[in-house]
Amino acid sequence: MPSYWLMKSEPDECSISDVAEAPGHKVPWIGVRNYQARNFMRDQMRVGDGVLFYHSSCAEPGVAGIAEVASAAYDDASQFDKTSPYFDARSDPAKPRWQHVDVKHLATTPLLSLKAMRTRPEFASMVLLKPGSRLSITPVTPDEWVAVIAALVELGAKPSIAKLVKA
DNA sequence: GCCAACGTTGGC
DNA sequence: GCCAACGTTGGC
Repeated sequence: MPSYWLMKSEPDECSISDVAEAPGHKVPWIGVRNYQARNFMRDQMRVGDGVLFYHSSCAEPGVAGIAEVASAAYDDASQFDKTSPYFDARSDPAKPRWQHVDVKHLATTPLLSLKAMRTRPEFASMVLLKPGSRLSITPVTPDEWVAVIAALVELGAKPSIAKLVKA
């Protein structure tokens, strides 16, 4: 039984289209430097888990597509790359601090904006909408997943997106 | 670019 | 192990 997640990405860095166009429609989710988010990837994510792909820090933040977890967690090479913005001098190569999963594109959808989500009671429980919440990876309940898929279909996404992640 | 919320760091 | 200072996130 898969779990569901919401993962934030700045579209300037990596948009849903970037994932769609990447080799194998897959990207390594590098750069997470928050322990709670890392722990979700390392301890709880399973291949095939559903991912709401969320665009953050942009003109229109919101859910922009559907993806799935495509690998187990493995070491994030960027933590040891001095030229990377994600370099972490405190991470010991013998015991890497940061891991990440791969994320695979399943569908690009019309944007379900943060603004729209705030107006709908079915989304009120989402961690994303909690005041002060800024975690880049948050768990999504099956009910929330179904509600988001329904809202995306209402906006014009193909109804088949409902079947992309096996329940 | 502002700022509130929150996580991390490091001195004690 | 407390907690003040600092850095980051991310919507607005």
